[in-house]
Amino acid sequence: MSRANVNFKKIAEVQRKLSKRIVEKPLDISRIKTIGAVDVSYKKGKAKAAFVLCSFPSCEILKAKVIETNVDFPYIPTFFFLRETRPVLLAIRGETFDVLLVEGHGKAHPRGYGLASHIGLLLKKPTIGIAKKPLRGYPEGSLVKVGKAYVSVGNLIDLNSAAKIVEMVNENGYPKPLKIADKLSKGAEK
DNA sequence: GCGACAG
DNA sequence: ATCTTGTCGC
Repeated sequence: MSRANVNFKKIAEVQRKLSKRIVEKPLDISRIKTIGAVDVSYKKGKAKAAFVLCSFPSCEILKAKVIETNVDFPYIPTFFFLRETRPVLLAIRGETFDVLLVEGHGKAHPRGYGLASHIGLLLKKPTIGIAKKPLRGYPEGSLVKVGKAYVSVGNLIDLNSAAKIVEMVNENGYPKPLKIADKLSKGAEK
């Protein structure tokens, strides 16, 4: 897949269509035992995706891993999922968790469908979108700020549950599992 | 050309 | 995200 072959108008339509398949519902936090997090970093044409599994809400690290893969798509705002979906899926392949934190927006996106939404829809697992900056033009009421993190619904969760979960793993303004994944993805070279 | 811009 | 030293501010 190269940028020149992509019809962004079409992709935008696909995002709007897929957003209708997102399920927003409360998640029973008392039943959450583990929380996962994924983040991706880049190094000269290569993407390194880190997956971290933590106990919940204690946030003890239960598992951590990093995968490396070629990056086949540039970063284009609002089409971020085209760049990071593959690395993220490779990192969490075969992993188990009750809810997943994704670095990037979920519903707080101009077309209501960011990376966290896409990952959640593909996995059919609860996902929460976490970003450091808001995107312009997101649906009213789809975003809430917890510490320094902008939180939105990925899939199979509602904003209230998502916000509460993020608060429970908050560490100095940002969710701890994502901090670990971030550091890990940028850490060990190769 | 202009404005907007998750990572 | 990444390129990147010392320097300013709390």
